[in-house]
Amino acid sequence: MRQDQPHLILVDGSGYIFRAFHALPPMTRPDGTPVNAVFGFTSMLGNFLTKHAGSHIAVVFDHSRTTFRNQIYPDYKAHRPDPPPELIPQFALIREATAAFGIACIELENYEADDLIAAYARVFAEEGGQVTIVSSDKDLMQLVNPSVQLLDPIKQKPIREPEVFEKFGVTPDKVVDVQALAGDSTDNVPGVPGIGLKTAAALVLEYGDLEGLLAAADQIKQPKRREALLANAELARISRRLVELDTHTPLPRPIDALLAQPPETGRLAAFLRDQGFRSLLHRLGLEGGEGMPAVSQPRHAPQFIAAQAAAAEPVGTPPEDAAAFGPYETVTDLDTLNRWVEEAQAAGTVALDTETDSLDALRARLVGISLAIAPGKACYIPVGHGPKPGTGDMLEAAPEAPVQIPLAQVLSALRPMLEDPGTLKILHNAKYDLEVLGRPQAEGANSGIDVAPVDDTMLISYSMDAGRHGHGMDELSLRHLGHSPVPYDQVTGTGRARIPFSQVELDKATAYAAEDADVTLRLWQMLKPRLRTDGALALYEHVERRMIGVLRDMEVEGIKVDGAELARIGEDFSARMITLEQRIHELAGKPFNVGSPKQLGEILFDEQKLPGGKRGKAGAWGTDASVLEDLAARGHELPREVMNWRQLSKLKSTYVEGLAAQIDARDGRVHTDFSMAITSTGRLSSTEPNLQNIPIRTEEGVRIRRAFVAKPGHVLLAADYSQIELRLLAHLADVPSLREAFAKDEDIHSRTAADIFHLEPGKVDKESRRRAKTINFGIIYGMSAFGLGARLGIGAGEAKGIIDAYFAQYPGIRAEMERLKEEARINGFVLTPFGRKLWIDGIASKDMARRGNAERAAINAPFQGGAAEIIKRAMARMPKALREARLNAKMLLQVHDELLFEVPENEVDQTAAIVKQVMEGVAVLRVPLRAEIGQGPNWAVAH
DNA sequence: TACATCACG
DNA sequence: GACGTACGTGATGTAC
Repeated sequence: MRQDQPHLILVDGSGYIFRAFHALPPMTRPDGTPVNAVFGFTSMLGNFLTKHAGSHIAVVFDHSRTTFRNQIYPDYKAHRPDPPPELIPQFALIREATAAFGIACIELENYEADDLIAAYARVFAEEGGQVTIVSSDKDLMQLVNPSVQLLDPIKQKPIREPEVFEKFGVTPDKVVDVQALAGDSTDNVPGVPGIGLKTAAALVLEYGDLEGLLAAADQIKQPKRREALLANAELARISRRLVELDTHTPLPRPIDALLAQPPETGRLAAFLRDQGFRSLLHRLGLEGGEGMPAVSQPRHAPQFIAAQAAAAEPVGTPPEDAAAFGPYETVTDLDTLNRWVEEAQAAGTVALDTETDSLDALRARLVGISLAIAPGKACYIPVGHGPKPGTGDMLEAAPEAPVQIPLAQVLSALRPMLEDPGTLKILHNAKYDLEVLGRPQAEGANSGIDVAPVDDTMLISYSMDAGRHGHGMDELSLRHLGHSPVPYDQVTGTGRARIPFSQVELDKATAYAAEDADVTLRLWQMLKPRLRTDGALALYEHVERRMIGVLRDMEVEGIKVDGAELARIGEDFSARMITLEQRIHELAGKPFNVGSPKQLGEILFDEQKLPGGKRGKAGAWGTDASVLEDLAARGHELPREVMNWRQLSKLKSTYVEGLAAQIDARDGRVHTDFSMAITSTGRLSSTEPNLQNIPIRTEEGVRIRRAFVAKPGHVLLAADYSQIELRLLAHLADVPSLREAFAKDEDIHSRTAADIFHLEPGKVDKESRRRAKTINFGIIYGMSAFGLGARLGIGAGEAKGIIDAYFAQYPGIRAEMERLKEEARINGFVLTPFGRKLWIDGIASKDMARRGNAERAAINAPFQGGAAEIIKRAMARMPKALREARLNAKMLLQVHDELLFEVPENEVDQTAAIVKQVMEGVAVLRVPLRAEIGQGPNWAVAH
């Protein structure tokens, strides 16, 4: 936002009123007039004005219920109830309040406030000004552009292109097309039945806009969707007219009438006194009838000083001299390829991206490679594009594949550059590309390419901005470059119509693929220097970057799973489920779908009238394990049997069947995909399959874990960090008693129990230890007395007593909890003990529930994140340590505080010693780190 | 697609 | 005085 431009602030008055009215309890003036909305409105507006100023400002209101849209579609907003009677007399007072602030009130018969906002925003922006619309109404998001932003009055968060994209999946200029398709039940906009937000966004991306889509509707592959679009084309067009704001609405007042004026303090003070708003008089500094700060300095130096906006990084402002994103070159002859390789090596840095026919890196075949060596200067080298799919017409000549350099020649030409230590390869999510390129891809290029050295823009972003936003390329591009890359779905289509990338025409493939390399290079140029200034360079260099190769090797290695054993377990579970189901139906008095929480809830609470039913937000009865457990404890048999059934059902579908489907037929092993940049705390996550949540807690679950086995001649070795998060608690909060217990390798929960219940050490009973354990864990989750009571099955009062005793014994812990909340509030992030920034979303929210969540996340983040970092450091060091000891163990899995290895039988003891040494020596805290090691033929035994 | 549920640390 | 109530993930089935 330029500082010397005129700046118009448009406040959505109706939104303010609505919120004020519903947020506040009824209030009346002495004469009986209801004024809660007036108070809320005045308070919010006054508050806003102390923080923001523009050269121009207006509050815009709806005039009446019916507008021109009702002539288009009589049912528009027909569901809206009339305003409540107590609100009606407050409208006039609110306009009076606005005027007393020296602010123009704008409204116009037959138009909605949104249309007036649209028209003023357009005119003002066309004259070169900046516009801020104070509203969070999604219907206004279509107005966002480089000159116009929304400001969410609750979250105090600017809404610009990236936020709109997040909400609608398209850029602001396409929002109306998406809304027209998806409809809007709150405004009674019909849309096209069966099409929701996601589908609408995908269609608009693919066909450009609504008309483009409707013109091509008869070619849509999905029959249901095609029929819906064809049958409802006119309804969609009407919907579009309903949601599109009229930027040419007549302006009831000229722009000059919106010039910011100093408030008429006398009039404002008189108004506030008349309403009896003494607290506002005080807050706005008007008690003596003067001293109200000017809301602005008209005509010059308008400033936009939202604290949040100032703290946020710049979004979507491309430098004016930025190179264009394309056109790019398609490389189909060897001479041209060699020229690109030479230039890349001369430049010393090159961004790189691979295109494949699968997201599964272990199966993916290379389809093409793109390179970028300067912004705007990028190329695409197709290597695996096939012929365009034929129409199936027998008379048609067999289609031919486009001309391409043979794969083996491409790899030979690229290999020296990709393996050149003097040329830095920049990738986005390098682990995937390295996994693909590391496999032999062609005859004559019979070994994989070991790409190095590597920078990864996804990890650079994650190292600085974990928890702040996602780290996908499209999102980062929009956020940092102000550019939306061509969406993948637009190139290949979606769903049934999707074609493999190898069948995409070369010009389209080039536009997409080369752009990705170009974007990666530009992101690197923008983000890499920030690593140093943000203090995240060491974290990136020494932890995240080194994890790329480590995790790639683990994924490629996989872990052996005994499919036959899984099948046997499945048989057993199935048989038991059938018996259970019969018994459950008998107890229910009729057959029903046991897997349906809805049907179960109705039987338990509507039919059998069991006590303790609670309805969820959708109005359905809650039937989760804690509810069923309560009922079972009262002696009811049905809920107990349902719990048993559910356990088997979960294990069977997720682990027996789901896991079996993931076994790679080529090696009998499962290969997970570790995500490096998903979690807000620095942990990894694991998908397809998730190998970080394999059962262990029940005997049935242990059977599943037994199916994870070592290959012949090997054993599995598991190494667990013992109590790592509690050690971090003792370290961070510097708790003498806990430090001593860890130093002496005592049982930490017994020590806590002895401390807070004043028991003799060594005479701690089981129940006291259980309570101490619950509170120890509860503490690092930011738990309340209510929560502790619920978990311990005691009242909140008794729980509070325990918490008080805990903090009395460990005052450092309470101080640390407070410090973390404070740190998050001031900075927006907390730091792990190793200096990683973890951004806490919602910490400044005025919504107490939301803020409460954020505060608990802030308390937990350093412990979870610190532990994640410790194990990552150990993992980064492990391969070298094993290599130097001439050991052949392979690291297979990481489960947050555990590492799993496959070890030759005759190397077990040596390997255990090295693993323990690396894990325990990776960080020096005020307490020792301890790793516990187990081994066996399967994971259940090793753990 | 949204929600409820439940597997793990 | 009410609010909502333990952190972080991913996969599955039902119901819309």
